[in-house]
Amino acid sequence: MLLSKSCVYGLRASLYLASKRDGEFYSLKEISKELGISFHFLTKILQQLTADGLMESYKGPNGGVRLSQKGKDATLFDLVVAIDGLGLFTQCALGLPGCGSQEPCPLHESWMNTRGSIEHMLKRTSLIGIAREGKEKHFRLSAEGKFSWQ
Amino acid sequence: MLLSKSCVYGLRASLYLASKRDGEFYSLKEISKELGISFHFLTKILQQLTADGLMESYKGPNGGVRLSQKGKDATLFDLVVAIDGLGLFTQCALGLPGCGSQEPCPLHESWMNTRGSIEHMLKRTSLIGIAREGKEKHFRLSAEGKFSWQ
DNA sequence: CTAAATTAGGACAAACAACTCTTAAATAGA
DNA sequence: TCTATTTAAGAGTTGTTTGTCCTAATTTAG
Ligand code: FES
Ligand code: FES
Repeated sequence: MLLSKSCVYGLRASLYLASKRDGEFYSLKEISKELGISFHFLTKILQQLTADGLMESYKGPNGGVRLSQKGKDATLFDLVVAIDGLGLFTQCALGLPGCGSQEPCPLHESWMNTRGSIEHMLKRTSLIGIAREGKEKHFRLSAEGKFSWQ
Repeated sequence: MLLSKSCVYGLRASLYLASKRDGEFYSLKEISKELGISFHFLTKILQQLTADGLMESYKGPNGGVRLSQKGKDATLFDLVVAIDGLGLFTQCALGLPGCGSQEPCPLHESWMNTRGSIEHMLKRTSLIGIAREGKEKHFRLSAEGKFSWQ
């Protein structure tokens, strides 16, 4: 798969938060239940996003997580990089060390284009924007239609 | 990474064969040494390609593998599918089951485009063509410049 | 016929990704 | 203050990918 499972779960949880009331905290228990993601696993992933400054968390009853300002301004690219790192956008398609035009592999030119189109797609898509569109058009965010944008 | 290691090794070995004398068998020992790939691991991968009809093998002294006619006609897409399967070209970007326009996820439209550009790039690139170009322009096929297109 | 070279194929081991469980720390409310 | 609720953090488990090893089967050459 293009993105790791951690990354996909992080994206889905971020879309969830972006579609909810701004500034409010939502508990991981609720998010994991609605999206059908393992609670403990999701915890780890959102801890990463919190550490990265894309989310804020609050402990205790009525606690939870919410998007920070940085998170609200983020594109999908920012989220993907926060979890999967830059590998997808820097590595050689043939796995050779140091992808670059100094000593390209046979796929370099084609891959640079394709890689660029992936990167561009993620960079032009804002989290907030895609969440709004998803809410409007009732796109799905979980298997089995568990989640319904409220 | 976009492609699995198995897939990348298979591609590199295929490029190797495509750049060599047509119809001749080259031993896995030689290929693995020149490309810096584990001999036994490469064996497994090329067995897959042989089973898939993209290569032909011959046992015994002076034995080895070579591209079949199907292999010589193949595009990178054919090779990728033979090893990694169709997953990359059929699965939902958010990992939801049954990617399709009936019940799209928020990324569906964007991902269909991007996925299409990956697919198109692989389909328009023929193995033989890219091998010829690589040989002409002395592109690299291994780390550390072990391999030099002879 | 025999020995060496080679692919085929299975069992195994190591590394990594994905997932689970337990305990600690913070917070709210009774 | 005490208890329940929640995130934080780390250890542990499972499963998949990657890589290794050993034994067969096939073929060539002497
Ligand atoms: S060197 Fe291989 S893709 Fe750039
Ligand atoms: S349904 Fe998610 S990409 Fe098609």
